[in-house]
Amino acid sequence: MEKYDPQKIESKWQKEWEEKKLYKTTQDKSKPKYYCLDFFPYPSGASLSVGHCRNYVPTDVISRYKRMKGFNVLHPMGWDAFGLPAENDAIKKNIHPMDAISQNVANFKRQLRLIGTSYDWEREINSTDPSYYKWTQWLFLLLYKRGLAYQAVAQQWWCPSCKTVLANEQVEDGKCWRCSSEVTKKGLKQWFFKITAYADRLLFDLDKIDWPEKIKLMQRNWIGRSEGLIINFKIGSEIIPVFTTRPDTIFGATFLVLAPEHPLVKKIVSSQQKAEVLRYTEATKKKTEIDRLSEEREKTGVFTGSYCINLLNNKSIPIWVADYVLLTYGTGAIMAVPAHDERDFAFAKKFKLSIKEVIKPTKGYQSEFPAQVFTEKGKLINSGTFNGLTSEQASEKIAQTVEKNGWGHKKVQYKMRDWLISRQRYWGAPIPMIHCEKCGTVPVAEKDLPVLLPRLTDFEPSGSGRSPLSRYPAFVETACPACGGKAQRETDTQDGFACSSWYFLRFVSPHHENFAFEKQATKYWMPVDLYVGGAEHAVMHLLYARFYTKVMYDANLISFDEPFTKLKNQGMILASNGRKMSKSLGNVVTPDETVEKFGADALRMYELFIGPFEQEIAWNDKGIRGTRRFLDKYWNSIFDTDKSAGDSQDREIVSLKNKTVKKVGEDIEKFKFNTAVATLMEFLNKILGNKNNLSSKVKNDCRKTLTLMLAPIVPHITEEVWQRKYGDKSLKWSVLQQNWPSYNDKLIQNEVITLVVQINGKTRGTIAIEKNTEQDEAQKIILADNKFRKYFDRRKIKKIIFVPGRIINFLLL
RNA sequence: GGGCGGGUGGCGGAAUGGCAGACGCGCAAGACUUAAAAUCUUGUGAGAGCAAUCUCGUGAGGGUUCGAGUCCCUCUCCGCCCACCA
Repeated sequence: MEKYDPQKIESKWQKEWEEKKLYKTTQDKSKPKYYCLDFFPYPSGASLSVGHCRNYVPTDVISRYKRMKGFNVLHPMGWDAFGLPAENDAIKKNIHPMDAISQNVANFKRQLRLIGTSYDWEREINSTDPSYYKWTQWLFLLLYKRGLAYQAVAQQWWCPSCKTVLANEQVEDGKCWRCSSEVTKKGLKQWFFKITAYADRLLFDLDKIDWPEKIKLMQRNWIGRSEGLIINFKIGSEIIPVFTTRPDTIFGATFLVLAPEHPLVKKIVSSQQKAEVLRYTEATKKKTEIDRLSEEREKTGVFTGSYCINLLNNKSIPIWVADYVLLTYGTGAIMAVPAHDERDFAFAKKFKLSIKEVIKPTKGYQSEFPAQVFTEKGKLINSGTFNGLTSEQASEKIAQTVEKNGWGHKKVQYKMRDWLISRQRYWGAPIPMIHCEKCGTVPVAEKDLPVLLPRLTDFEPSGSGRSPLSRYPAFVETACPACGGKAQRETDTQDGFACSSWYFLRFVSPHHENFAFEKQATKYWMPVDLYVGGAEHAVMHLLYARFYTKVMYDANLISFDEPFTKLKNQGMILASNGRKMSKSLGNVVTPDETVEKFGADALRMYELFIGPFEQEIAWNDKGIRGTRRFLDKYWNSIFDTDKSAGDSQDREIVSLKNKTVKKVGEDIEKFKFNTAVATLMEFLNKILGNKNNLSSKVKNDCRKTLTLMLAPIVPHITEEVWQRKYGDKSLKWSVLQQNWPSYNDKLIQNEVITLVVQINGKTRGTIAIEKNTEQDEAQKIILADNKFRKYFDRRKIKKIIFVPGRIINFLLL
């Protein structure tokens, strides 16, 4: 008998599938559609690891499974090739990003083929193709025309190593998300997208999508919606508006705090305090974010020497400056209520400011004022006419009073800021805007898109705050689209996330020329039914893509406003020592070496079997032997010549077969791939264990069904088996074109079942009885059984708990 | 500090409130072999016993239940996310 030789059959079938275009996808209206998408990768490393395969193998299994279930499946792949990662990689290699990318793409693609993925490569896209970024630019103009793109000068996160500004989402712990350098702030004129205008919809629509709760929560926290009140405090003829979510505590406001960067600081500071305040604000400016964080929230601040009036009680309170108040949230100023806010409490204690209690705990709490801060809601005291009201009632009443008197207004506040989209880097889609001395900032005419990114040899960022493109007059100098006069192009490029915010739409009609996508095709394919990738994009890509989708929906370009119906995050694969796989540590395991040793099918199966899909897990070099052994056993079981045959185990195995079909299908749908594989292993073990006690009809049926169930998981070996053993000459030549096996619920139930016997709650054994045995009958059998008789000697039965088909529990006196 | 997960053999992990440890790795013994690898068979939570069996056992302690890895409370340890957002 021929041995299982993956090296021989795998490449053969990969070629065959490609030649016969098995995975070419068209709009087939006779079938339900299923759009199964991976996060498209950055081709910024030289090679994929087995960690990447944890994403691509399961989606491939789902795609194949859904095809066998009769769905028309769209399963495409493309490259997110603009942006910092690709450019940094190219600079490191000292080659042009375009060349680095085409090398990497070629290798990734080879690796994806090597592991037997079923992508429709005719739909491959690359975000750096002018035919692609033309539409990235078109969408920029769409946002601009809808009032959602604007330029503003502001203090922005600046990465001194990447030499560009960064979005808020791209700063982690005060460090650049790409290179981990400490970020600083820099004042520059930048382009923003007004994502805040969509904050509420981005928040509330989370309720209607099937995403991991963890990711939804992260988005909710990121958006950070809170309802509150803007209240003005008076200082001479000036007013200082503050934002609060606790209007009920306003009578407890014993001082006011401004952020050090607040524009009013200079105006209101008293002459005695001027020097000290200036020293403090200058010191704050020099601090990096890391410095601020490392101080462990020890409060710092200075008195301005000025006072303002709380309009609700006409009391005068001092104004301080402190860096625990952020300029960028609310109004950059707060009313401090030390009795009922932790931070204000700490500040008041440190600087010996007065603390006034205005909220009493309702029953259940003991007030520990003034030793401790009470931040919960309660009943008002020391609050004039509002005394006795609950926090909720008072908040509403006070808000009404404030609005009536024109002292302020209700306000919904978000933590999320607008999306900073400009990058002072070369490798991105140029922002399609033109600056004209006469006409101001003018969009590029749609007919002139794309604004091509020139191929430069010197594209290193200068650090001047201007993009390398600004050094190329041939790019910069142009004519104004409005007046025809001399004008300059915008030289900033778009954040790479702009490209990935709409790519899922390009796949439905990747070669369409007249528009970003064919509307008809989006109606058939969108939204994406299943989207799979790492959890690290929770608040970046996944938020931006939702935002773009809603903008396009509002512009009547598409008919859905959430792009990804169901989202799943795969767990990361770590090196065998539990550390991250990385090139610098030299512990990256590639699919290439693994396929060479064990075959692609064994790799695929192990990727699923290694552990729960969403869980981070360490690669085990030896574990994969198990799946390879399984495939050897499976192969041998198919081509083994039968020796003898009975039929004594037929009924049991048929039941098991039906059970297995049910369980494997359900597990795949629930992303429980590890137990799906375990179930298949168990099934084969059982067939092999009973092979001499099975009729050849049942044996053959089991093997054929097993082959079909294995087909999505290990497509090469099952294809070979199918062709050799079960294939006919029909049009459906491939095992992957067969129907997923069905099961019969009635056959799953065995006639004889195992009943667990417990005495006083302790398991003492099992008995095999007929399925529908009643309690009385079961009791009789057990009492007559030698095994159990001894437990009943000289003891009375007090009570019996009987769960049919499961358990019988005798409670004895 | 806040939020969300999670602690089960030597290891990865299974387990609608109903035989804890499926499946796999590893390990041990045996078969095959001159030998090794591969393969096959058997065993493999701890303790006691020749054995049938018995006792203990899912981070710690308590509770609910005929019955708890699973539900409730208290504690503890680990991981991730957010982190002065008024």
